[in-house]
Amino acid sequence: MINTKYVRDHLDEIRRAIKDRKSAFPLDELLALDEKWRGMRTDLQELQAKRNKASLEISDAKKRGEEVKDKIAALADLKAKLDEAQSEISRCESKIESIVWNVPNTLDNSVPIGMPPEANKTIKTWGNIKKKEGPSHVEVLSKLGLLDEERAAKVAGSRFFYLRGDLALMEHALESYAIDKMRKKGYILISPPYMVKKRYYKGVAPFGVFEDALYKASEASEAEKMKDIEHVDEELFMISTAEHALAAMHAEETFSGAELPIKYAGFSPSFRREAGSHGKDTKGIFRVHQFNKVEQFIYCKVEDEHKYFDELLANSEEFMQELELPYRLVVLSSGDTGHQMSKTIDWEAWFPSQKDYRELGSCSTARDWQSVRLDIKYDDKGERKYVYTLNSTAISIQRSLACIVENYANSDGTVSVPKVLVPYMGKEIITKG
RNA sequence: GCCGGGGUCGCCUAGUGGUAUGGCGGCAGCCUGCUAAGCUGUUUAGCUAGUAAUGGCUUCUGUGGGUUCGAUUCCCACCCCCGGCGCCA
Repeated sequence: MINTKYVRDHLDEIRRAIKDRKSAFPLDELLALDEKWRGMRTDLQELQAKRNKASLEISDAKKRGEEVKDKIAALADLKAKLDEAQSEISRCESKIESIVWNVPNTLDNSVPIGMPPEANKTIKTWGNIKKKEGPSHVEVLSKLGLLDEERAAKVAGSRFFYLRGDLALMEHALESYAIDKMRKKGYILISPPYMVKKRYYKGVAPFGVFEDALYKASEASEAEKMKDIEHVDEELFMISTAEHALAAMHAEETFSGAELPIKYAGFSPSFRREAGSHGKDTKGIFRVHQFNKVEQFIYCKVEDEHKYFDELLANSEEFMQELELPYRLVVLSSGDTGHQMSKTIDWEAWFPSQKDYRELGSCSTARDWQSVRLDIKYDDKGERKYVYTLNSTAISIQRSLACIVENYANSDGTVSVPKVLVPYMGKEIITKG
């Protein structure tokens, strides 16, 4: 069970976050249950102490060769009370469990209070928009014969794709470019499992995500019928971002202070059901069920949160600038910040076909939300503290491809290759596949 | 997938129904003139009293159940590791 102490320790901040997020989270119910639980626990411990003492007396008497039948019989009442106390406490615990995992994260002071889209705040705009408008990446790529949505729909369904020829090549070029750059910055490259057990997934994202975003990769239906909680917790879910596998990686570990920060660059596909986004971005590779992504992830000490948030964001911006994609940074408002995050900055790049900026990635700090649930600590001069976890997209491959294609499309139907990708592709222009 | 063996503190290890051994490492303290050693304590998580130093209690032998006054030990399910067989990019 999660330690509810962390809720009491951050009570004012959590209460404020609930209000600012306009969340319906039942904090007072949780606190009442927690108080009840602690009282019950004290009672239980008294009973256990009595039982332990009596058991020892029986043990001693037996060693002396005395008759112990009467002593054992006298314990029947205590045993019944103990069983009752135990089942009452587990009923209370499962109620707490169902609530406490979903406590919203505290909010960073710099998060604008309000609801989206009005309250989201643009804090920076970079680059000159060369193409104010133009054809969509779907039009450009279809004419070049590099994107096959129809056959993908036949084989896998809507929101899947086959990339061909030069486009598939550019996909790999982007990946190699992003991986090389992250490694040069000292981030350790990680290829994670693409499936994660439910009990760890619960620690990286709130339950809502399971219905809206995740594909279940195992059945476990028998266990579910039997309400075998432990077994259900072994169910596998496809990762919707490498972040989740990277966060769970060090679950139940304690770092020495000297080991932090740990900086990872994770590379993996991401699988998303995109439930609730029917009708949005249905064409092309902007919003798909499966895409590749290079993700940055940092475990750090509490006091280093802002330092590494800035570092992650700077890295992400560097990618946008080297690819010469005009973009802007948007701080998500309190009402738009993910449940498990304390602060999120999105970057949105210019899409000529939409005459607007669209999200390409985001940088977030989860503070200790994930580490409390995954039990990841560090030793701070003898004191155990929960680590802070931060994550930021390096490059979201397919979405970036869409953006590059639109911004780099030439009037003759071909697409120029961004300068930084030329060495990886061995060509400056992509043509019919 | 099947058949064996296993999982005990950060690491190694004993115990096979009756308060969980011992060592190494780490941390704290003490002692000591010789590059280090010795001695003592501590080394899971939580509830509770106190402003605090500190105390009381519970909990911890892969995880969850069961039997029992009492489970590391017996029973059931699951997870993971090692070996063998099978299957396989």
